[in-house]
Amino acid sequence: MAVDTSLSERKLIILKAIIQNYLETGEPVGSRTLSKYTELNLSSATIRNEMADLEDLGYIFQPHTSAGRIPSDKGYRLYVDMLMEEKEQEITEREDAMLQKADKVEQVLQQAAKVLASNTNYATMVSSPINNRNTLKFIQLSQVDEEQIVAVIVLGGNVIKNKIIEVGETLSNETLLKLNMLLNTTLNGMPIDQITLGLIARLKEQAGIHSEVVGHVLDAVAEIIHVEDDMKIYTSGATNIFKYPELSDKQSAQEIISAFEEKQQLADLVTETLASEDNHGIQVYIGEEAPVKTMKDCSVVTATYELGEGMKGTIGIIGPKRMDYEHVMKTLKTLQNELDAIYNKDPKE
Amino acid sequence: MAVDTSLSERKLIILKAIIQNYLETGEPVGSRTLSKYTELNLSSATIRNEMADLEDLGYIFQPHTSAGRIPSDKGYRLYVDMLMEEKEQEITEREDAMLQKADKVEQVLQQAAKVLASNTNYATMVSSPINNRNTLKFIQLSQVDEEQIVAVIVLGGNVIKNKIIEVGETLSNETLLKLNMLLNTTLNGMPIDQITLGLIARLKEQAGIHSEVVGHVLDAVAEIIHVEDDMKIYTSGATNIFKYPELSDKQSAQEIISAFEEKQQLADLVTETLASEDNHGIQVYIGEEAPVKTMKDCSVVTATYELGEGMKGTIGIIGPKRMDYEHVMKTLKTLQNELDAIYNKDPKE
DNA sequence: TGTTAGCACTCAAAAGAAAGGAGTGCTAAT
DNA sequence: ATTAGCACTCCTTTCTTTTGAGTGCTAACA
Repeated sequence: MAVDTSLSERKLIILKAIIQNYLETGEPVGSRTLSKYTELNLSSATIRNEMADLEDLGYIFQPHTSAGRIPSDKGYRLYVDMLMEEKEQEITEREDAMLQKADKVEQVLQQAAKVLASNTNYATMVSSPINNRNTLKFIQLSQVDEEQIVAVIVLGGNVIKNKIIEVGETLSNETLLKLNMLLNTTLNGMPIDQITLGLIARLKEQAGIHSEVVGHVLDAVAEIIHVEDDMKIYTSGATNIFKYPELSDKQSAQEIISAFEEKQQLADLVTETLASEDNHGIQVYIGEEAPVKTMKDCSVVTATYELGEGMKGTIGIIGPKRMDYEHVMKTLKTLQNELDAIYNKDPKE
Repeated sequence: MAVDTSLSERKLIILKAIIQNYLETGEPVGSRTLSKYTELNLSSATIRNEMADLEDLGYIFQPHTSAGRIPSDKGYRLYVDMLMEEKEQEITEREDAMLQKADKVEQVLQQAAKVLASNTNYATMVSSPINNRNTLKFIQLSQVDEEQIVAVIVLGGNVIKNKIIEVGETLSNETLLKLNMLLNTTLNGMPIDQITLGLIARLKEQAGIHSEVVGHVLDAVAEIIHVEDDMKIYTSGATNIFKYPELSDKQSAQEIISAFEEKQQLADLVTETLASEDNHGIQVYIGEEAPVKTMKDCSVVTATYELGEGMKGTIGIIGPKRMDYEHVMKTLKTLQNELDAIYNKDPKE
């Protein structure tokens, strides 16, 4: 920060020009090119001097002697920060809607990933929202056949879960009714994190001889709450990375695409993003900044959306460091808004 | 077929030797190599003559003059057919178990894909079983809140589906009870494909003023039955294709990996496989034979497994034409057996 | 003091040239 | 029918040369 402000106006302009040019072409940019590109009419020699300074300060570097300059991570970081400040006050005017209506959440999310990928030409991911501090809305046990009952659990946000429970005995209808009553009167509307061991013990006690069944049900609830479990991640356009030579040698391509197939690393990324929220929920990780080592040669831009009732998810794009940050951030923001809106207005299902 | 038998014993041996050698090395194989490799002691010159014949017959070809020979699709086909015949009577002895127990079907399938990939070093896929001619086991409607009820539908094989239904009115408990009774007495144990329009009309009539709700429920059932919808495909090891230079130029790699990400093409492949069952349910597509154009430079080997009650799914591997067919078929068969067994013995969930 | 023209120098990438070698097809001898 | 021998092909590898974009530095200039 302190260092940033110490850059002269002219150096800033030159740095910005270098970066923008490099974003477009992907080639190291030299002094002659710049002397035409910038509005300030300077000879290439002058620019060379400034560039040498910028290199000393660590904002740019040469891939080899006698090549033009390329932005370093530090350079990108400064650029992105400037970008963010500029956009701060700018009101994003309503874009055309990107998403079509669809009645299942997962369809919407998968579609979101696709739209994002086709709009940006980068690899994208969308995580399903996780039920943070959710409430239990409704429980229902039903006998399926002699030895099985199914427990249906509806969470706030109308997320439905089920679990088949094996019981040794056949339960009578009235027993079931009683159990349902017991569970619902106690648990309905209860935030999940308030279901304590004490409460469970009390319920079991009240269930009498059927305490075992109640135990199973609560186990099922516990299982469902376990967040990691069902964070689904939808991806699209992983193969877009082939469009960027700096990422598409076998080694890198394999690593990145693996990450997209296995999804575990993406999940980590999402977790990280959700943990450290920031700037309108838009975060930019450049190179090593990303919480996952696989992405060390990429930039990752993420945003958080909210499907009401504290259910948060992440959308993100992964691309080369020389990505079109401006466009990406704009697209991401638009999509974020649309996702935020979709649940509030649309009485889905 | 007629042509195949016209190959002399010696030509067959040579062809086999060529293919096996090529499978190992990936390099075109020349006459000198062969004259050592084969048990029949022939000079390279003799072998050259035979090879020229084999080339005329279309079983092998040269990538360029003055290179060794490579098997053509036709050559591979003959080889695989021979392999199949040999294996016909061979009893596969019990292998070590590959799969660990897991309580959700989808975990098992995902794991199956992984195991397959790590055992073969090819890209793999596993499709979830589709509920062919399934039966409806149980239906339950429950009131969730004022305007929503949830319909839980259990299918044979304990597949559970739910759907939230918006109702304008609040239904009384006894109404719900009556509807549940009505639906279950009529529909329980009924094969899904026997739910006809006539039946639906009759049910609606019996439901009286609540015919609308019944309609919604049956819509939900219809939606669930729609097969394509929920054929999930689990993949693993897509990046294994980078191990085979003939598939890992940008163009091919991008296409193949895209197919693995989008999954639509894999779904087509599965559909095709399930339609035309064969040889112990093991099928080999070489190059152009595959029903999907993307795989024209690959070989695809698939097998069908059955999770009881006619629920069939497909496991398959995709790799270069010069894949180790023998090992792949063996591994596939083992896994197929394990999947077949898992449901029959294991009272899962 | 900041700017610029000029020039020697560097080095990656492209193009060319030469050598090597695996493999073939054909002919003639066994 | 088999094989040794030889001329020929053409891919692959290696080395060299050329090219050209770009730099840093110095000296002149405003």
